[in-house]
Amino acid sequence: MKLEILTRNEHKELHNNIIANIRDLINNKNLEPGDKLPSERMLSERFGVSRGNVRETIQKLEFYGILKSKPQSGTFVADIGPVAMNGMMNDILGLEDPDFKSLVETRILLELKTVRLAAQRRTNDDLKKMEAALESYKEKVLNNEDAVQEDLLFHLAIAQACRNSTINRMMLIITPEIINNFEKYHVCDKNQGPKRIREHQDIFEAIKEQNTQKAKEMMKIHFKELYKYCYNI
Amino acid sequence: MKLEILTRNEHKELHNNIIANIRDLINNKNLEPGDKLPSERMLSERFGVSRGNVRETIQKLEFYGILKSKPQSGTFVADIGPVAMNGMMNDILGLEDPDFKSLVETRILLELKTVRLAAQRRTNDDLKKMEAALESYKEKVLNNEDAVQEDLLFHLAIAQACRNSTINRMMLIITPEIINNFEKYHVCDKNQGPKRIREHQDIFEAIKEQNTQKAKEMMKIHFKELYKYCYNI
DNA sequence: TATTATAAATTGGTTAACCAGATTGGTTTG
DNA sequence: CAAACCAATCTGGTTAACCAATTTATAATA
Repeated sequence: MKLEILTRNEHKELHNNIIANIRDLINNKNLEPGDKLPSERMLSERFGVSRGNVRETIQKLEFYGILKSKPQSGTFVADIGPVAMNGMMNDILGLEDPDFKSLVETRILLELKTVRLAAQRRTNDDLKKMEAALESYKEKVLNNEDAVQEDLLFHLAIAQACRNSTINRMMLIITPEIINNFEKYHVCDKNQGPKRIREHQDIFEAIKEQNTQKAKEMMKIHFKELYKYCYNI
Repeated sequence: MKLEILTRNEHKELHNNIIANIRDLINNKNLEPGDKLPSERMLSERFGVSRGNVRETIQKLEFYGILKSKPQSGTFVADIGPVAMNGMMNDILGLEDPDFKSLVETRILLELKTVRLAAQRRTNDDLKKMEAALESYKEKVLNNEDAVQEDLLFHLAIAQACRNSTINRMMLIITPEIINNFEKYHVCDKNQGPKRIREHQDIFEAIKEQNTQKAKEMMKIHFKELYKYCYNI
């Protein structure tokens, strides 16, 4: 067999191709939830790809909760039913790469919630962590250094304090992409340093006081320019 | 070397162990954004694990945007800076498995947004897809069959219509887990069929009319019992 | 016949050898 | 001295052979 090195995009295409193949296979064979898929070897042969690629793709579908593989036993269709599975696989195949606008829109949505939940649920330990993150942010800004990372870490500390592991996970997923785009589009203007510190401080105080309304308002103010940047340009 | 088969949990432990090792390595060697990590072979030898495990872990960290690997070149620290990287890695290591409550709380948050955005942005094509999903849901319910999947697919159709790929992706991530827990806890009572159809219909109409306020209100009504279930029990 | 014991085949997981593109250091050449 | 060239080396990606747990088929036994 000819060996070929693929670029990142070709790699994604290959994955999508295998996903579509698995979807069709499940449909044609009328596999129900809990049924076993053909073995990885069979699949790789049938699809004309390497077993490693099949394994990677299965891992991806496991991440989305569509398949489950058991060691020394087989790979199984998850308990979500053929209809949902079909729909989800099609959605996954149609997923576009996230654009900056959708990232910011999502971040604002998530954080207006995390800040309220954090105000309700934060423990003293959470407060300490947030305060530490806030301090290192202030230090960087006052030294006139770039503080994008410390900025985001403060927000992640809030996400942790909201005591919702799912929202927390989603914040983690979008944070690196946010950072990359921030630096790409130069969203953060350094001149606003003291103002940003004030805003962070206000958010922290509101969470400390467990004032959910104020926490949300302060976060809104903090996001004001980001929001403008997202929708005006 | 002794060969050992690991359970799912031991596997996760192994991954977390490797993540922690990579984190420490980056810290000790003071690697900056864009710097190259030691090769996979080196890492596997240094950490005392197989190269395959190292590759899996790197893939995971790539998913979170912390590392980037280039074919025939190496694996590189992403452009998010050491501080953010450290914080994110620690967060990833501390991530708990999502509990039902956090899933429902997140779903409500996301969907109250998707429904408003869908009302604003839906195309005619989106409407057709939503209507199709709605029809197959009605058919199932009227035949007194289980319609959890069709239910969720209608909601995913709304998510698609909201034209925000990031929110859409997050809906996809939580949907299978929601379905599993629904069936696990028997949240859906079949008796409520006609009522649920009415609610879905109302949501669809509001989106069709591009009435964002009504769309949100209808979704809130639809989630009323789910909300109660999430917070009372 | 039903049940248990046993061996063969199948499975996902693991490992190590191999591939071709990328990098690097030294050499030649203008 | 600088730039172009080339071969040795290093890299992530790929492949195929191997491992042990599991499942299935078969045989022995009550």
